[in-house]
Amino acid sequence: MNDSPHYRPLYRQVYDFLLKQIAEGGWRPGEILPSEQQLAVRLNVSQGTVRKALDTLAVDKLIERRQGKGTFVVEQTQESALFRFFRLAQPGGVRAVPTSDSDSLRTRKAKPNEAQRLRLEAGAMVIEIARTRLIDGKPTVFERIVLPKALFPNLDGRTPLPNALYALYQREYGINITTAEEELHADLANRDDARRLGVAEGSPILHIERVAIGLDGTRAEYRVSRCNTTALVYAVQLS
Amino acid sequence: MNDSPHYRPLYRQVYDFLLKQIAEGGWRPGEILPSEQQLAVRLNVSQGTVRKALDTLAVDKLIERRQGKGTFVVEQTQESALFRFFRLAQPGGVRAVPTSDSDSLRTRKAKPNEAQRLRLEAGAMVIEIARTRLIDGKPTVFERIVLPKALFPNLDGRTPLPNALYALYQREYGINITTAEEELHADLANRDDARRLGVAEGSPILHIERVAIGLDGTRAEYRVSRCNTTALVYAVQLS
DNA sequence: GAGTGGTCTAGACCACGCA
DNA sequence: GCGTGGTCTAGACCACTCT
Repeated sequence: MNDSPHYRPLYRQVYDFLLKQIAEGGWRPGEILPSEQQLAVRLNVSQGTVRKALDTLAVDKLIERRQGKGTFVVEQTQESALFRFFRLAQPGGVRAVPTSDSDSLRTRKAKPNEAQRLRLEAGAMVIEIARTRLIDGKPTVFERIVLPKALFPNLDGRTPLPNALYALYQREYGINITTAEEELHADLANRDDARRLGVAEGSPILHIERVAIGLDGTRAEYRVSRCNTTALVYAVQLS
Repeated sequence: MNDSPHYRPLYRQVYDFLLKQIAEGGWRPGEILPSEQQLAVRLNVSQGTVRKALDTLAVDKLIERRQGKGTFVVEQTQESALFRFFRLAQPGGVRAVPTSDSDSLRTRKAKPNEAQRLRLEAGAMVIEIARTRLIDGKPTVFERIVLPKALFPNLDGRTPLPNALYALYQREYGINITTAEEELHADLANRDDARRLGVAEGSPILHIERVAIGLDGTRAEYRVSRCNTTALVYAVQLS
């Protein structure tokens, strides 16, 4: 029952098994999982143990449970992904909704800091996406998105890219972004910012760096955003 | 068993009961709770039901469970509170540790925006604390903290204030800060910032507004911080 | 009514901390 | 060795959804 050096509860093993299935696409996003009873029989454990594993997966937002219907693999939709990871809002609370504009895409070698952030070897190939995002029709965020080429083959053939990239990562590449680490600081607008965002040079700019991490721990994306926060705020809930 | 219009599970009722006890100081921070068995007998439910309630309280970080020892009311310590709510760090990850300097404290009427944030009536009395916080010996953050006078009687007699205010709120006033909503934007240093933080006027400043919320939903604190993020970043994990 | 997840119980045994 | 929380099981019943 416990052949590893450290103790490993049964429900944890069930959790890992289900996680692996989802990660490898055994059940696709949006699909329904077998019922608790069926899983219990198949894995030869009690229903309560399956339940504990499923509850944990639900807390981690990988599955969704609906009473009377079943358990479903969470689908990264435009709305859900934006709500989770796009933090700009009107002061006071209402979330802002961006649209994308003017993507450009090229392939090149990773710069040292990018390689370090993405845990790549020096000089590995990356894809860089540059785009301006509009809020209420005004250019508000300019961002450079850097992806390991190895993880995203043929991405260049998919332009124009959708507004919600994480749904694309999940659907086309099986990469499920579950967490992101962001680092923010204040900066002054340089000439580039001024041109792209229509502000004066020297205006305040919120600089955001993000590393997005997949459910298996893969560092799949490094993103630098330059935001005009004259009319918006970055909203976050600490708990 | 269910006398309310909406269905309310047993473990939820147990949760609410325990929460009320903790909120009202029935068990003080750091104290041990009765064992699961004892609670089950006292409340006339099964041990499993008590367990589910306790597990939920642990997720909410109100109690801490230690195998072999018991269940304890979480104590807001200097370290834990800073780690949870103070987000400034070195780029790359190491958390910064601030010290406080030069507190000043006065009582006055709430300004309209403060009253709105704290859900107070117009013109209610508030306490304002102003202080500069040092990181590595350098003034880095200047903050104004606004508290409803009604919630914090006799606070003026407690100067100098400790660096970790939330431990004070909990210990002396029974106010348990569990969540905080923050809104950030980039700004330029004004003359005040320049003087207090030792930067040039017009330097970039990270402006942070926080509303801290107690476990019963009370809005207990409104805080505005002006940060010099030349050498630091605001680090946050999205999930 | 049949099938799903959600709640509740009772009891056995395991891992941990301490005296 | 005892008491604590942690795991696991088996079974009953409840609430919700769909047909």
